[in-house]
Amino acid sequence: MSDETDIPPPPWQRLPERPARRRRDPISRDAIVAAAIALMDRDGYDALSMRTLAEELGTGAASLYWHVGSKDGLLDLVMDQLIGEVVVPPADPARWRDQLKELARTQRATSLRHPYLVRLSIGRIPLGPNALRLNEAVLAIMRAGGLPPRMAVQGFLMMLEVVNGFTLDETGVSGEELPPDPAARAEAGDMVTGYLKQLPGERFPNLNELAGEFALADNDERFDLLIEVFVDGLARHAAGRDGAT
Amino acid sequence: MSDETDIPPPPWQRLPERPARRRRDPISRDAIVAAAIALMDRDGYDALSMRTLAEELGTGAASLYWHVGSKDGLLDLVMDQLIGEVVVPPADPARWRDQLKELARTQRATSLRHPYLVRLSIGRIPLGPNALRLNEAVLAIMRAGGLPPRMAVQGFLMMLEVVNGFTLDETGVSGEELPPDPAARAEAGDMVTGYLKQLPGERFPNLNELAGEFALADNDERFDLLIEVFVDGLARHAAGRDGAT
DNA sequence: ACCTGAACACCGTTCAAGT
DNA sequence: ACCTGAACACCGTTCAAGT
Repeated sequence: MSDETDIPPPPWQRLPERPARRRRDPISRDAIVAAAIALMDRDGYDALSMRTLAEELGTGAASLYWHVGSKDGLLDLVMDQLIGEVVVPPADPARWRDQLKELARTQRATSLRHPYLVRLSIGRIPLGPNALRLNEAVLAIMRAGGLPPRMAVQGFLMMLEVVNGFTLDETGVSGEELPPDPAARAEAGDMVTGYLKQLPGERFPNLNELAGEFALADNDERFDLLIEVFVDGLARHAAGRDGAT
Repeated sequence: MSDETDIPPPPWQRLPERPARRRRDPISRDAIVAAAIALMDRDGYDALSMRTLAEELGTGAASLYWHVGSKDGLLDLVMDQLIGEVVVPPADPARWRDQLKELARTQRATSLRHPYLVRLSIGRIPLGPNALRLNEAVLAIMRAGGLPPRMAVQGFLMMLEVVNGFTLDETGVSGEELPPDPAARAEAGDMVTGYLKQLPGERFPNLNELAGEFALADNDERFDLLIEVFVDGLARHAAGRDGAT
């Protein structure tokens, strides 16, 4: 699913050059990537080691290295595979702002479905085959919105950064082992609130007064607010006249 | 420098309770934190191990555990120490938007001075003594700007996330070992541009056409643009009338 | 072309034992 | 109260050797 394209890999890709496999054997590059994703979906980012992954596949750790070169190379493949889950509609000039907001939501949803994705993306330039498709589609929407070349690229980069910044925060705290069930999430929020409320009021009047607001906020609402602020702010830099709401 | 305050630690803090040290010995909690920061400033995030850090201090790894409890606990302390480098001016209602932008720049500067800081912050709630001071000061500026309680907290959280998202991107790629000197940075940019230019134009018209814009962008300008979009967008939610420029 | 076992050079952490 | 050596249970990666 990842190597039917004829696009040459970027020069820094950490993968060994291999001829395509003939039959679909129990162990193959794709099978390794799929198993890695399944393992991390289940047990979190830190649970992935070459040894445990190999065991899952019924081999020794050393066997994996022939297929994926290194753990780093494997994570490159995992990232592009997960990016492939983000689908973007063809650009519609009339709806470009809504399309951007919806794209941001889709991207966030993918990052929540695989809470290790953002952490995994750190230091990796998204230029695999799936990432290229996504990048092209996003840029198309930016251009459809009338953003000049420079702003289109900036908007593209900034949106990625904004969504990742938000999601990293969201998935970071206990985004590891256990799925962050609502109960644990609420408890953590209450713990913060309780701690802030009990702080000396002379030195921390605002933290004290606003303590309740920290637990209260729903992440979906928070995210919508953020991308509204961002996309509407971006629209003010478009060539056309559809500045703000 | 970190434990002269009387604020009780948050309940999830991973540190052992210890009486304050009498004399300033070669090995102490503060000395360990300082050495850890120096080590990571020099050799990067991954270079920090309890063993190498101990060697730097002329002891064995096991000795550190009495002072900091765990590596995780040590990183908690390191984070708060670095957050202490961010200084915020007292809130000035007339200049609140500029103050926010300047705060964002200061925060980014700190994250660039210690390129591992953002990575280190993942999954850690910033509620150490220095973080509390910073949070309080930022909230004060938000309130001074006329943001209602809910928006003040949201703005505070979102700004943190936006700055971290940008800086994570900036420091992630090769933000590890060598300091990201301009030469390597430019070369990496050229590599991306070259790769994008050579892509098949029928399938990737936008990536192809806009390839040059990726290398061209200066990060300082890019950051200013992002926080302008964000802060001005935020200002539209203030109670007062100073909506946009 | 693909897989294997064994080894190398690391980790974080614990713990009994020292002073 | 503080430090230590040694051990436990892990890592990613290499490499000679197998089929």
